[in-house]
Amino acid sequence: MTERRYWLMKSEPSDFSIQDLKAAGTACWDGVRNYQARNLLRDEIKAGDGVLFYHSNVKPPALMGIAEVVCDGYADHTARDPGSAHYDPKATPDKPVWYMVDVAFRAEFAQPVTRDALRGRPELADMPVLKKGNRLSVQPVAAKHWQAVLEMAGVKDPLD
DNA sequence: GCCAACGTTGGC
DNA sequence: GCCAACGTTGGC
Repeated sequence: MTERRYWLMKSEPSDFSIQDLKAAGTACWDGVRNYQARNLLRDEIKAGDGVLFYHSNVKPPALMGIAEVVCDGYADHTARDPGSAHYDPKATPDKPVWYMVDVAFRAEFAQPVTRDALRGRPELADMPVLKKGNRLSVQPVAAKHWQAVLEMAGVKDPLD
């Protein structure tokens, strides 16, 4: 068995929030239209991996909880839906171009772990999300960072 | 709402 | 293949 890996996924809560995921139980992480993030979804992110759910474009931006990836990457069908905001005519049945995974709700932090709080921890200084100008909506999280964030949130790892 | 950062597009 | 113009992200 390969080792579990960890990821951070951003969402604007007005679009899809941790509460939405909690209510849904499981959801498609669709609509990612960036090639670097696409490559992660298609090639790297696997069922069983852990996800830190991040709310972006709100005050304060913060980690809100934990999800688990429940399937490997597959074609993002919204790319082939002309009615979708994420429609992309480049996508065909043979060449989907864009990929997504399904994620399942695992925990909501009692208190969000804000970006500022993350910044206050020297051991988290090299988390990509804290770097200026970082726009990647799906990013890797080191195991030690995962553990540190869960400690800050005061939760036991729901994936253990 | 502003704007810095950065990805994408398209003319050449 | 270069790079200017343009669009988007996302913190502030």
